[in-house]
Amino acid sequence: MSENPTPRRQRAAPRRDQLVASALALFVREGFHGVGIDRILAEAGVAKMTLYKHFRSKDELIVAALMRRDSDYRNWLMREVDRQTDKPNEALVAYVDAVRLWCRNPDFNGCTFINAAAEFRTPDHPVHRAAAEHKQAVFAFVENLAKDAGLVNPKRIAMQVRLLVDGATVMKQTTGSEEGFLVARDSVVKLIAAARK
Amino acid sequence: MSENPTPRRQRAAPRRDQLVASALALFVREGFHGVGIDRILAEAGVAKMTLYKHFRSKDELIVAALMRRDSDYRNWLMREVDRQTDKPNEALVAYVDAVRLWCRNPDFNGCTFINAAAEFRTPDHPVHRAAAEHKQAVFAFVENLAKDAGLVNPKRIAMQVRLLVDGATVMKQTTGSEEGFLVARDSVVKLIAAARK
DNA sequence: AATTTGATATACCGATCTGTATACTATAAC
DNA sequence: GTTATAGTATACAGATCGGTATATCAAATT
Repeated sequence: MSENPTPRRQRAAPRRDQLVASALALFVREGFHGVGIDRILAEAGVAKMTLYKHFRSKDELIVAALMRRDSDYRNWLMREVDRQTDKPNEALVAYVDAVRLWCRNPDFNGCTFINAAAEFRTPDHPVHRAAAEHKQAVFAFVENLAKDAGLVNPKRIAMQVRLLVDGATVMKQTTGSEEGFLVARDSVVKLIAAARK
Repeated sequence: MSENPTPRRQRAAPRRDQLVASALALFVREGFHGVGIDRILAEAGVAKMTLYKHFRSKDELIVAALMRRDSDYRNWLMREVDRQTDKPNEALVAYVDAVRLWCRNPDFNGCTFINAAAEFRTPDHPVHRAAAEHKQAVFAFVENLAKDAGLVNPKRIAMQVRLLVDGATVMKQTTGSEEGFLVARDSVVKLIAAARK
């Protein structure tokens, strides 16, 4: 009769989720130093003490927000690449197109993790580390795409693609132009053609 | 007998220069929001009122610091590329090596302009605009290198090189690895080989 | 010598920042 | 019904923020 078969340990924490979601949205739009906790609390409709019951500091909330962003982004990316093509040798190009699509989002403000590393520059700062881990995870994803395509030296191809895409992302943010993605895309096409086994 | 032939208008303003220099050094190390004007004043040994006689706001000081950074960086870059090679078809590779060298500086904390655009995200903000103008100027420099090398479609080559280098810079800042620059360098070598007339 | 100029020191303003303390409330478990 | 639990509201602490006001001072101009 019990509606929940797993007896203890609810693990819902809806307030925490609300806090992370509101914080993330604000951080993405206006930066980490640019948003105070009071704004976050107002947006989330949560009391201040609740925040400090779930997180020991604002930095901890930032890290949690970045972890959610990482998860959201990589999940979206995988689905989008899958959606675009099921041919392994087209997946890398689909990846570039997917990122371009992502950056077309109206409230795009540059790669959130590049921004995080820019605002928290010390390499051992938890926020900086979270950004580094995200970059590493995305690289691993792209490397797998290159492996699945059966290309020679997939790690090298993956890095080239990552450099081009991060460069295009930076260009889009600073100058507003999408041209970098088009150039990156063509470069990747040629890269793949040259790396066919 | 007059030691200065141009009579009026001395234009020295040493305090202003000191302020800009100290501000820039601190901004590079700890970010724009991360450094308050009091720290800058203490570092420069200048009174607060002097700052506000030369600049209307902190943002104006930031823009001035970025303009100096732009000038310092581009001058250094031109000299370094010249120093490395006098053969036009090697200059683009020398450019990549030069940026790698620049990023080896012990107090490197990512591209100052990418960081500026990350902290001031609104495209019409003066600081963001200064960052965009710097990127544009660097692109023009690289494009000229490509033209001097007599490559086909120099604009396109220049953009590919710029994407790779910005990507490598981001990688170096986030993960600390210099590998991006090595991959970028090799990619540029192959790019040039394929674009020989 | 008188005056303008550029810079100084110091105090202060209101706002905002992260984080804490305290007391109250609703819900759910035992 | 009693008691934890989770959250709320409010106030406040201590610091720092960007920026201003005022009064003084030294040097250079006239």
